[in-house]
Amino acid sequence: MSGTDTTKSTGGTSAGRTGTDQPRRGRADKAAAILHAACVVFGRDGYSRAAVDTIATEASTSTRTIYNYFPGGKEELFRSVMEWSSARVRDEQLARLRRYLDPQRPPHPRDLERDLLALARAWSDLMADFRDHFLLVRHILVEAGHLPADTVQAWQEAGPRAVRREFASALAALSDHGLIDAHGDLDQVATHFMALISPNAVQHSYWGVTPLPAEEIDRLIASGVRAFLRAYGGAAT
Amino acid sequence: MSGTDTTKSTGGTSAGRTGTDQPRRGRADKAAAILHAACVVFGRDGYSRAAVDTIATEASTSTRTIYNYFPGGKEELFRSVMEWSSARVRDEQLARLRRYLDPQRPPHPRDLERDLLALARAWSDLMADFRDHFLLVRHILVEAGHLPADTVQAWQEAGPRAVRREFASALAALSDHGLIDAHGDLDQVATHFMALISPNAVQHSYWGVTPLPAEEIDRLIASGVRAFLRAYGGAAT
DNA sequence: TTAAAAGCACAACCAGCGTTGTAATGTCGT
DNA sequence: ACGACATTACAACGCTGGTTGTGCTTTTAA
Repeated sequence: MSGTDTTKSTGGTSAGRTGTDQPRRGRADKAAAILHAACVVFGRDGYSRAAVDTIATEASTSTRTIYNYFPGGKEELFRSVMEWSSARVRDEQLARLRRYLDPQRPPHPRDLERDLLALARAWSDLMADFRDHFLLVRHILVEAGHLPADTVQAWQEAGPRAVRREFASALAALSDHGLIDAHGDLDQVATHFMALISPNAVQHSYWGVTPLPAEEIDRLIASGVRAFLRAYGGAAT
Repeated sequence: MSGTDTTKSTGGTSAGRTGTDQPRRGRADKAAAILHAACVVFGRDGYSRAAVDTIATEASTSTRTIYNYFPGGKEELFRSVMEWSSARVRDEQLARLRRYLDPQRPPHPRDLERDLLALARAWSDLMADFRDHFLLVRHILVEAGHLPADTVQAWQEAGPRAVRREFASALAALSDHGLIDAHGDLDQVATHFMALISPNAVQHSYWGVTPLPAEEIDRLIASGVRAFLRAYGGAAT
């Protein structure tokens, strides 16, 4: 899984534009390699267990270089990884949301289940595609009590909250067209949708530590979407 | 002299007063005090951060005594706490399940929502009554990858799995009487019920680290139960 | 009262790890 | 080739913390 993009000598001098603001060559590449390695190791071992040396080895670099890039040490590295990984995943999550549930073009009533199922599958696939990230999120939640409050606040505002907010507004569009019946506030609907489709990897397999077979995941997702539609399907369905 | 902090017996741990029939003095009491303290500290700090000295202070005992009771050290202590706390909570959870959803006496259709709501509230209250335990469970899930596989297996078989199994069989009784429509297998129904009523403390407040106001919790639970009944309410309702 | 057991404070040992300094080595632009 | 800087290996420091041994004190049972 890892080590694919950790080739430090990344080809030619692609990022070698000197003189502006980047002091050296592939500085960004190196930083990304460190962040990716930190994501893997923090996600696997947790904050306390993870050793900076292990991260350095995983990133195919040296401990000293990590401290050169992140003078704040382990703590700043963890915060940087939170920010970096969450932004990446959030963007991809929002992209998949817009692909399958565009508020500008609500689906036909007949296609609602198909689209919701596609969205649920896309989000589920996301958890596999960014497995390292979600393994890390586990530890963010657990370490929340040991992190600065504003850091955690900022993370969840820029990460999961942003997704849920946009999802709720997409649901609002569905509600306006009678495709779903919110039965109250839309935040609830969004939460319940996620609750019904997410137990796949969460409840059943320790946050994805032991992956489930694809067909089993598919069965659980389909079951969740059907239950969601029975609970919130609108008059037009 | 550091004897100023001898304000032990902070809780009801007045252990060694009554030497009745116990072979040694309050051996069980002492063990329970250690286990309870370990539950608190492990739940707050996690396995790696938690220091044995901290647990000893929390238990108003000495580090050495902990090693006398648990020769396996920190690791065995954690495993013992898992077992001890989970058994306690599971029993209480099953008791509340039977109180509000007795398979022998299914409720009237009119009372189904009331009973499910009562059960959901009872389980939610349980998470407050045994807050330390659920704080610990967080860390069990996160540490699963660093614990012996059979230990984790045994824990979830004797703990959450047992509850879900009995809950599913209670739902089977409801299904037999037409009170709910399983739309497939009953394990799904049980999972979805729990998913719809548990986001209270889980999604919204970091696994209960920052408790929500009671009325908010009540609102979320009621919303979850109503959604559940729309999804799984049987013909008789 | 007395002896044994339990509990305790204290100290020591050792391992792991975060962090920093330093000198050697590699790499790139000129 | 040369110089500047990035990168590295290496070592050292200090701190935290798990674990154990050891007498001293307290409690319990006879």
